[in-house]
Amino acid sequence: MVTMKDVAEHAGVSIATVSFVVNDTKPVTPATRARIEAAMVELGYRRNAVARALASRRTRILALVYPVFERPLNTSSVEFFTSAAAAASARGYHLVIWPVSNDGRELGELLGQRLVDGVLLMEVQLDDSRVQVLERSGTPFALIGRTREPDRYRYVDIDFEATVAGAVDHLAALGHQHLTLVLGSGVDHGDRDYGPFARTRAAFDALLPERTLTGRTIEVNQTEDATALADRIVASHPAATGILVLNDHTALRLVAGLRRTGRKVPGDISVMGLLAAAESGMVCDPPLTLMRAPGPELGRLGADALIRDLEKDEPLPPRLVPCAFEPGQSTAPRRSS
Amino acid sequence: MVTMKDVAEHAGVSIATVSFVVNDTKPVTPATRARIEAAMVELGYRRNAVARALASRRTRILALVYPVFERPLNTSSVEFFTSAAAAASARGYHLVIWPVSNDGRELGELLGQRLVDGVLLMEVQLDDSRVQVLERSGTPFALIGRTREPDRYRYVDIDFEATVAGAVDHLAALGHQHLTLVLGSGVDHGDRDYGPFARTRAAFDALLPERTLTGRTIEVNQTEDATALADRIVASHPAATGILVLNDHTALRLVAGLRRTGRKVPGDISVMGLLAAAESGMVCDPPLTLMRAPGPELGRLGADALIRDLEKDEPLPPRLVPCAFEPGQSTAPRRSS
DNA sequence: CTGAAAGCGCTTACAG
DNA sequence: CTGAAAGCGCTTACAG
Repeated sequence: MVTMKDVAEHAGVSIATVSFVVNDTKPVTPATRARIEAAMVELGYRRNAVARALASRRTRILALVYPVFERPLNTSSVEFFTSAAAAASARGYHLVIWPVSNDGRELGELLGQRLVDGVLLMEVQLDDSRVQVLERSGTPFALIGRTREPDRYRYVDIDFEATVAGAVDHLAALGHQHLTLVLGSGVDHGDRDYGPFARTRAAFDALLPERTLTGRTIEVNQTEDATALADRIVASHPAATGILVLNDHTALRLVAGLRRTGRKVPGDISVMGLLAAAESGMVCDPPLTLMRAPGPELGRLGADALIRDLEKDEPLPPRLVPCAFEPGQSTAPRRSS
Repeated sequence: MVTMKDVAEHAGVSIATVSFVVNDTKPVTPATRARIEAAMVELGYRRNAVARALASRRTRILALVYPVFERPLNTSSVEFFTSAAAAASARGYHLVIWPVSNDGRELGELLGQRLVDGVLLMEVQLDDSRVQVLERSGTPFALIGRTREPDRYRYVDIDFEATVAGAVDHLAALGHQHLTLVLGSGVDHGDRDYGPFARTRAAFDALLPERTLTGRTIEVNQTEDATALADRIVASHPAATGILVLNDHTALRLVAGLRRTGRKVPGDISVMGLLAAAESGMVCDPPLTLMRAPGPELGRLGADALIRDLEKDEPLPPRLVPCAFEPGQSTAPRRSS
């Protein structure tokens, strides 16, 4: 392995000077700089990031902490990651997905090793033990989502009020007065405390009276087959002609199940996806009308928020990003009966 | 930050001895061990992984290199990752997803920093520039997939011959004699060199004459809408009553498109997914019959192969894992016409 | 502008 | 079984 020492000897300078040109951290005369650069090229020098990290006390590694063992990474999260990684890379950081389970212990161990400079925490619960662990560790972090007390931390999140309003108003404009909100849990044990569920439900419950609509919420899980799922959802609120569905997988299964049980979408019932990926809409028949999750924008904002913290820049105010309306063919005017 | 030095002083021993008990690397009398452990607990000592990495020349970080900027991470890859990460974790390694673009340059830069001890390379092309980069770098690696010359490297891959045979024989047993293979490209520029495409196509072309069946292959991309997609695929081989589809997204879109264009699945045409996620089958209407990608098993085997290399263990022979048949309702006997 | 030197927090021969 | 010391490859005051 070629080290700075080798380069320094080859160029006839001290390793400090080599460091100054590698990092562009102090002025160096053009002549010495040229000698050093030539030596680096000739020897094929690559700066050792581990040594750099130890000396500078910064690894420049950021961890996207996602509970992959408990909850599968979905399309929107992958979009989020890609966008956040690009933003981090542009500012000289590595952003990697670090698989950590949800209970906080494993995260504590990771942070104790001081291998990562900062954390982007995903799939935040209202009361999330991982947040306490992060706080105690002193590692800078930003939340993608919010806890019960949002303003204690840096975060970016989806604007659930605006998203629910967008969906509800779309259906209301089509004449639907009775709505069902379906929360499709990706985990077995239920998700009452999961931020997106709690906030979507709250926004839904607050908005319906304002719009003089009726609504019910039902939580389902991933194990049921499409037919049973559709029957159960319809039975939970038989008057509903409009259904909002929180996760993509559940939305697609519901549409399939409605058809198989003889209900026409959108003829009998209109269905919309919430926080969905455009990609999911395209595989649905009919193409799903949806509120598209703002993965790319959240990714950029999340990475920015974290990096500003790391670099002691002025924090930006927390941002809430609404989902965008994406037209499909799964919603239509209520049938006059 | 509490260091080994602090622990050593607190326990009245040298830092070497602390290191011996932390790593369990040399015998230490129970009495001193107890003193040291007590000191660690009392001071809240956590071993600094960066310093450890520099001194031992091993970071214990393994990178799952996936070209996230070019190709979206799909469900099977996520399953692969989760399983590989668990296997790595059990052996004391961190396995993280490192976003690196496909062209090799970025990978070279990453490896030069010596931040990762080993690489699991995904989405391998037949001629993959990233493999040359890995080889030159001296970083241990294993391929998930194979290049044109498989046996020069450690790899694990899907058994495409067995997988194609499983699908073809299922359809042949139902009486289908004319088959179409659809390769659904996730990227714009086509994927001729992408391992799974090339090997599936080759297996398909080799098998059909043996079974005295006819077949055609068609490559499509992700931009077309479902109806146009279905029309084009049917037109490419009008006699076909059985269709095999390589990627999940394309399979779902095709089934939707067939229905919308008036063809019944499986009444008129049987459709099967190849290398698919069980999850995708469940959101399809009718539920998709498929050959399930062995993400979890490949993940375990891939992590093992890499770690054996890192630890200078005897290499295991390369493994090919077949997809498992997963019954659905998208295939049925050929209609006698 | 450049260099000598301390130090980042560990591991690992080596000696006893 | 334990310790003193060198060394991993850098960064960063400090001095000149």
